[in-house]
Amino acid sequence: MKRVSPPNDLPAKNPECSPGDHGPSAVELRAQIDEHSCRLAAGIFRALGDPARMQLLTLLARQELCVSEIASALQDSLPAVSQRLKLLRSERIVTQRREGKHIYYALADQHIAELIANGIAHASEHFRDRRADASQPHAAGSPL
Amino acid sequence: MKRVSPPNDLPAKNPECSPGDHGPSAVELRAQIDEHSCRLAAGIFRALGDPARMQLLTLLARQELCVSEIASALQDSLPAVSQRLKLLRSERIVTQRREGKHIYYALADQHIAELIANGIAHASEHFRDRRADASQPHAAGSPL
DNA sequence: TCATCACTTAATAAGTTATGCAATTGATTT
DNA sequence: AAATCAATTGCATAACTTATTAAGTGATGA
Repeated sequence: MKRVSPPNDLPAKNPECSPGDHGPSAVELRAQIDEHSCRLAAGIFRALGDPARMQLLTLLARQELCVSEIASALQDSLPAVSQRLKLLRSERIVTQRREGKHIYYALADQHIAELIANGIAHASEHFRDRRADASQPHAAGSPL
Repeated sequence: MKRVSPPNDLPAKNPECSPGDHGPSAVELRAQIDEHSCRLAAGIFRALGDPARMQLLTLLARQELCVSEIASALQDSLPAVSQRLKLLRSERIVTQRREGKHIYYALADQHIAELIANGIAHASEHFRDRRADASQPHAAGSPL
């Protein structure tokens, strides 16, 4: 990217409302954000932010499974599933456990399980009035 | 070589891995995933999966703010902030409210607020002990 | 009306991420 | 040791995201 810096750079140029004329000041607000936590949390959320990975995780939410079982259940290739698991592992969302030829994966902890459950729950809640996207071979049963 | 400790009440089965000859069958597993919910949930998570957007959201988690206040607090340009808000709006994560010249944004609902809080909490938790974690046995009392 | 403020949208360039196939590693069986 | 099975890795190409500047809305007030 080219980022041509003007002679004297103006970091937060202030074209807007004068400070303090309404609401809390930028300084007050800045004190409230923890950049590091945000970055870590965003990493986790980004890893959860893909339909294929979410499907994989809803499987693991119920039981530990090996890679082939997952690939078979999702009707996808072994390398594709393996890549997803690698990404999830890098964010500490799933854990690995070898047993002979098989490598079993499970959700890393209860916290993650709840995060996923809440995401699904929220999505299901908004399911009724979401965007018209009607072509859905829909499995009956629980929202998950 | 049998499964030493089945994490759930999985039926102990033949460890060989021909399609569907151990563990739950692909058909059984497929019945457990709701593709539509996964897609919606993934959309929300993806929107949360960016550090800049998470910072923005942690601000909104505390108070309703107008675009300029956010831009000023994050020391970022108005267009950049506006684009992020547009994306978050498209996933129904934030809501808009005009008041004169200003447009105020807030988190869409309590559910979202909890999702964000949990993500940050989880991130902070792992921040404390960030060593290569060993096998923490996954109790898997299915919350889903 | 015209000017200005607060914000949004457009355009496009730069970077990032996903996908599919082939090759590879690691563990077990023969 | 060789063969086989389970899973991972590497790499090239395609698809998607994000940043940045400039132009465009809509509300307010002179």
